[in-house]
Amino acid sequence: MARVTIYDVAGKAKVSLATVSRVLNNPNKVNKETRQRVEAVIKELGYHPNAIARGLASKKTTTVGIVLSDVTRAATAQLLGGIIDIAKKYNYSIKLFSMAGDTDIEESIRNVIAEQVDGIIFMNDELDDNEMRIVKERVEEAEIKMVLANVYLDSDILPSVMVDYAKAAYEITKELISKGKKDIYMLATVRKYSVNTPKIAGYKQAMEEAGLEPKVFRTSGDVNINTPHFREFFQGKGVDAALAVRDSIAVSFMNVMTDLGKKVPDDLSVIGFQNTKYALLSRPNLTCIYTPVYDIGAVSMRLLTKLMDPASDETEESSKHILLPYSVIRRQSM
Amino acid sequence: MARVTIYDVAGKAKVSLATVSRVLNNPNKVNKETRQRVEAVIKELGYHPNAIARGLASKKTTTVGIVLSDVTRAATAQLLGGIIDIAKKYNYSIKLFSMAGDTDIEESIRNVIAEQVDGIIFMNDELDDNEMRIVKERVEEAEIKMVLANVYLDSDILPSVMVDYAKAAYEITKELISKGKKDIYMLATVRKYSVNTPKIAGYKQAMEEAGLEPKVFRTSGDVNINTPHFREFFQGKGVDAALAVRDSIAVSFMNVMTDLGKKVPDDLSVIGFQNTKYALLSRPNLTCIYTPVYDIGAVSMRLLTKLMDPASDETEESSKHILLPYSVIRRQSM
DNA sequence: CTGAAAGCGCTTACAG
DNA sequence: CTGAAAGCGCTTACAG
Repeated sequence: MARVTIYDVAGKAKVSLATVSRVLNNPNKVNKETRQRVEAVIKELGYHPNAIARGLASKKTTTVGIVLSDVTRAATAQLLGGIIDIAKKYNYSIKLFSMAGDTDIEESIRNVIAEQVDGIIFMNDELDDNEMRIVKERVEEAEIKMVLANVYLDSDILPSVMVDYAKAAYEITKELISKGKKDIYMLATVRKYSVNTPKIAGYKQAMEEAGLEPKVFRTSGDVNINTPHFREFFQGKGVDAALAVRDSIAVSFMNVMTDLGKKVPDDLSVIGFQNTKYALLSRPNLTCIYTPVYDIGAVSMRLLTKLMDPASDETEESSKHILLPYSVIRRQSM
Repeated sequence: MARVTIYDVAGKAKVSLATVSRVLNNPNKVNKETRQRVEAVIKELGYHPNAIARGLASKKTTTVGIVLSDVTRAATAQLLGGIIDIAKKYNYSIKLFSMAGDTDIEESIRNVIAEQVDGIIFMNDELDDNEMRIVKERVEEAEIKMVLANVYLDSDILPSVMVDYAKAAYEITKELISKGKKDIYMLATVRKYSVNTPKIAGYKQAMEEAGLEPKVFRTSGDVNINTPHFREFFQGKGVDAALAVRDSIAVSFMNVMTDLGKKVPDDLSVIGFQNTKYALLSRPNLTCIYTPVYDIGAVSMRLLTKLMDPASDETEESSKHILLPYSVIRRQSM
């Protein structure tokens, strides 16, 4: 069965296609009776406007592009959840772009631009400053709005929604120190994610202020790899606290140290980031810094709709850099 | 800066736009020198064809729609991972549609059809048979190819990629029984997911064949809810084995029972499904049935590309229902 | 309030 | 091998 087009409904309702288009887009501009007649035909025929044709004619696709690196990270799913819910509310469609493994970033971002999205939520936090600059240039050249969701950048050159990871790490490290902890490790990943940069920075600052030596241990996020790695490195080593960039790394570390005879939290405090299910399923339960990742997604999408709305073009600069609150969820590992 | 169009490159390369279009789509049909000249201009101008215009003109968008219910489920991320990787390989774009909370399924599927996707990967496993029938009808009417990824349907009326969950559950339950277990529970969710239907069926069959009473306990996937729920129900109750529809539920149950004084695996065997990180991070490590969810995504996408390819339209019926192998990963909980 | 017409940026027979 | 022209299904000034 051929798809029903705007011509079909125009013909059947005995109006021009311009009128059909109007009842779809500016219903108040058309006479009530005509409108109802057209609406009836639309329903009868099960007409749904072809989004592609509409996009071409109006130069607006009501589609946003989501750029990510790795879908399987716990934070990615949460971010997507927030984005999807809000996009749905505002009737935006979502196109997914993965930059995983891409070497030519310029080409990658050009590809997403070629898809004619109205806006972009950028949540790939694996690019360096130079690559981010290229992305920014191409996007601005194409006059597409973009917001960074959970991506850390040194300067505020792009609208963004974030958590103050540096402050969170700084504060929790200070607290650890105030409890008398001295051998405090930062457990990070070998792979560079920009969201982890401020976590490490905050930790380092607190350590240095207290005259303690910052010790960053980098490993894999893969449990099968980090387990032996932890065991080998921390075997017999002095360590009385650890802050991990992710819950799952914290739990893995805690398990290994427990196997090695350490008592958590008496001998050793362990803290994670995000507050995922891992924290709840570990024994003892993991104390962690809750970061509202779902909300980062939702707020990013809301910010983006505002930026894309020509009416509210004067969005003040200050509201383009949103910092969401975090909190410490105190459980049993500290 | 205005976007560069096919006219710009045609003008600069001193050819017609038809020729430019050809070097893009059928490069071998154009003279080598002309082609190289055009290609040079394309590069110089940084031209990328407008995907929307192309979609309208060719009636092919090289876009697939992914229909899901809940992004935050562990399986969803894995499925998406597989889909994304293969889609990228075949140069397909991805549009994401969430049916979470939708009441009018017909309207929902019509919306995805209106977006002019060339094919659909359907991974929403929360619909009932009647709703699935509606989806099937609308999609076929629009002549769009669709494959079910990790969605269970009684009949083979739609191409699908699955794991034989019934067989897996049946076999592991038989094994439990052969080890002398009698009070074997199936831990399922209150919410109905079609992938869980065969798991429960396989479990029941094994129990009944052995003359044992099948006992299905339904709870929430939320740890904060299922923890007290497990505690209350299983307190003092006889149970020597449990099979859970998800790893995280298995781990939560194992934790509660351990707190209640049970020894795993001596007093109690616990088994999960999927083999997520939860299984590796639990103590004792969880024995589970590994289901290749990433592969289901990847294979679904590959199947879909075949179905969408008009050249290989004669895909035999048999190859449209793919069952991927599972395996039992034996760790410490059984 | 409504219609005729141009145009969005491409692809694709059809000629040559 | 290449070009002129029609057409994809809409939106949007412009008239009336």
